[in-house]
Amino acid sequence: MTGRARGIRAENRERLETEILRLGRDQLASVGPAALSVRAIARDLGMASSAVYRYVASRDELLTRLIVESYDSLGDAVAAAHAAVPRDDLHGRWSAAGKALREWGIRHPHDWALLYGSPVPGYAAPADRTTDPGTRVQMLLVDLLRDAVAAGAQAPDDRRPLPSPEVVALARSLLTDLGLTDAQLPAPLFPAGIAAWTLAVASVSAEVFEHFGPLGPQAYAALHGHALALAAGIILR
Amino acid sequence: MTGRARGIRAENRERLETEILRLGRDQLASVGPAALSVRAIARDLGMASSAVYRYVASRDELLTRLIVESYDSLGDAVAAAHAAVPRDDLHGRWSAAGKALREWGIRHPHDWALLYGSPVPGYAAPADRTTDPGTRVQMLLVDLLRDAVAAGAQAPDDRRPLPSPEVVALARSLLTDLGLTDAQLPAPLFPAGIAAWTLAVASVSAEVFEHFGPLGPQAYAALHGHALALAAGIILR
DNA sequence: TGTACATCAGTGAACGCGCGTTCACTGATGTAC
DNA sequence: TGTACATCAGTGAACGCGCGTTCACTGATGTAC
Repeated sequence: MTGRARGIRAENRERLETEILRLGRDQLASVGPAALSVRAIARDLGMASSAVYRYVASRDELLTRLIVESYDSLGDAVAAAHAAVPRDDLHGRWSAAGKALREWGIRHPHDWALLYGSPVPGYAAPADRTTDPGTRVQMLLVDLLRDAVAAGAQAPDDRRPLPSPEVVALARSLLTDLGLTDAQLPAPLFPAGIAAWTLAVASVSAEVFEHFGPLGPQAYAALHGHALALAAGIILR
Repeated sequence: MTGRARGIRAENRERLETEILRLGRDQLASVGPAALSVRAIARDLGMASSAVYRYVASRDELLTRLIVESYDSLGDAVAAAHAAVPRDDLHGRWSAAGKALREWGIRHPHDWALLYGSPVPGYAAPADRTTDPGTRVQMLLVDLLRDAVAAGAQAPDDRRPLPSPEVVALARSLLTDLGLTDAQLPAPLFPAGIAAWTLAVASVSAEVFEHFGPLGPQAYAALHGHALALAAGIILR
């Protein structure tokens, strides 16, 4: 009964690693990322504080793991909602993704603050570990824009403000970094996509951070829905 | 020479109070609001930590004062920029206010985080002290919308998504709280104003919190300008 | 103008906490022969 | 299958720090007569 493929050590290790992340997440909620404490986690585990260092290199590394795990969780939630909508229903895809974004934020307010709130003083996320998970949702939006273009979406016309030449140049360089051609996603449309995304995120932050006071979830949901619709008006058609 | 209207005590007190706030603000920048420390301020002043309690009731009260002072500073900056534009130049007023918002945020990134970033765990701002200073800039926007309506701004039409009935009902109750009639500011227009404001703030936060990575200030400025233009398209005309 | 008293500013010690990280060590698990 | 050795997990003490807040006290400033 000890002759398993994974020894008892490997199993303990895995269990403790998830347990440490869970307790770390509890702390984000109770005291915030700046006060995340290795010692408190050890106390909760009933272990000596030094023992936690067998599983986590440092406090900062623990924070990085929590960030990556949060991005993954958010990315999974939004991708699932987005994938459930037929590919040719562009408005439906946008609003499903936006709603999933909001729901995740409300369900995990402290993780939302970790990802989209103030930076943690004295901590810099290592780009090589956080960039990819942190841009998954934006990549979904890029796909959506591409499909909108393929379906005949208009470039901005007189009804919508045209981006200035500098903004277009900036957009073109960002798109080149993503390996996208002007035919796949015209540069003048991209800044509108950025603004739409910014508004979608901000609308969730406004609720999670209670920027408009204690309005109640239905009110915030309604405002968020309207913001999404306005954003859709900017990027689709 | 001691017979001044304000005694030496009153003068010392005033000097120390501003000095304490200044040092507190330095700490927001170096360690963040969660780690704001009365003892560290005392150290910087060369005083015993207990002495600071002659000037500040508690750590939380210090935080409240910093928040109020920040809102005042931001409000002054935006109001000044807004007032410098002729009253009938609605687009000019909006973009001047938006630019002032951004400039203040960039000049005071940590104060921006205090106002529009994650809430400080364990601290709740007392509404009776922060609500008024905290809504000054929004009130400017309300004025702008009223003037736009007076100048014949259209209610949303088929080009812009109409808010749902629930959103309109919510807007109407918020407007009633502000003492505004439907003639002064039609309820269906108000949610668009909220979205415009949300986008303007978020566009600054994206830069201050580096949500799109290290793009450089010109790039962020350009994106912010485009976001403002898109927002103007939502609320004006 | 001078004196007596009240107020206020600042001290320093104390209470009871917290933290990240290192290090020599013990005892359990895993592995090679 | 059994033994010898290597690896790993967890301990507990230590280093050198930090914090908010209270309290009895001294000495300076202000005020009323």
